[in-house]
Amino acid sequence: MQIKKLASFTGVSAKTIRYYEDIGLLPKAKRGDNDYRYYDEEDVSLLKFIRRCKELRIPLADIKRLVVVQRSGNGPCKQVDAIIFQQLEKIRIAQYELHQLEQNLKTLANCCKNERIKDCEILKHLRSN
Amino acid sequence: MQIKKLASFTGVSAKTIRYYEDIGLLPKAKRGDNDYRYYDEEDVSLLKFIRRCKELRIPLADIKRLVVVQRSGNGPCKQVDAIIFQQLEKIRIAQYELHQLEQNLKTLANCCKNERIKDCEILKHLRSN
DNA sequence: AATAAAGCTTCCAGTAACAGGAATGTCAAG
DNA sequence: CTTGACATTCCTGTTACTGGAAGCTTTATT
Repeated sequence: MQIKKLASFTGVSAKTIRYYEDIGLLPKAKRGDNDYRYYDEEDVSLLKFIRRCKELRIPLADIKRLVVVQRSGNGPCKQVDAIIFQQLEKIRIAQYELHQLEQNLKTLANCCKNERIKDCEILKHLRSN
Repeated sequence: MQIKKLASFTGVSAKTIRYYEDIGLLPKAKRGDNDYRYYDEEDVSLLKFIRRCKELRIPLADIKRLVVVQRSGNGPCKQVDAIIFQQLEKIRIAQYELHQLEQNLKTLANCCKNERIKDCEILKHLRSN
């Protein structure tokens, strides 16, 4: 199949597919006589795998490691484990940060009493200290 | 004062200060005979204001709008309000997303039973469907 | 006074993960 | 035979910077 079909099967744009090849996340695609890229079922599952990792916000660099590890068949899966746990940690840290942020923004949002700019309580708060 | 002092007073690096000037978030700095940038107290408070907005993760483009609005003294503060509320909305959306993500990652993390790569339950999950 | 160190300047490249668009080539259909 | 829908490569832009090179000033030390 051509690139656009792979794109529609996997939900990853043709542009992005080429990009993934460029950075070595996908292997070099086979080319036809016209220099077009051609793909098969295996490419479909690899790209789906990548897409699922992406949905978990795993950085491309880590996805790359997952792809490599997966090809190398027989070691222990410590690395896979570690990547997932690190990702979970990142998410939790981000959650904590966002929670703090939300509190601060709520306080700010509540202090607006529809004044003029020069008396705006929000701006005062942001300038204070 | 010179740029490094402004940096240390505000917690914003000299590099970043120059960058802010480049993109027009800070006004063009006054220059001495040696072409060095010189700053005063007003610059300190402006930059502190910016830093505080940044801590709220307000994008620079929006901070720029806040800075401009602030100079223009007497209108209603609707715009300020809107930016804060939009920011709050963004944060809440991000929180929701992260919550979903956390659930998915937890499920994945729990299914690892320390197997070899080829039997790794995590990878199986990621490949499934 | 000479030199070294610190601080300043501009400019270029790289980061993450693409998206948009130009210029060009190929293929099937009407 | 030309139109349209694909494909290709290459360049730029996005966000908010950071790092580093090459080259001035200024300050401190010897």
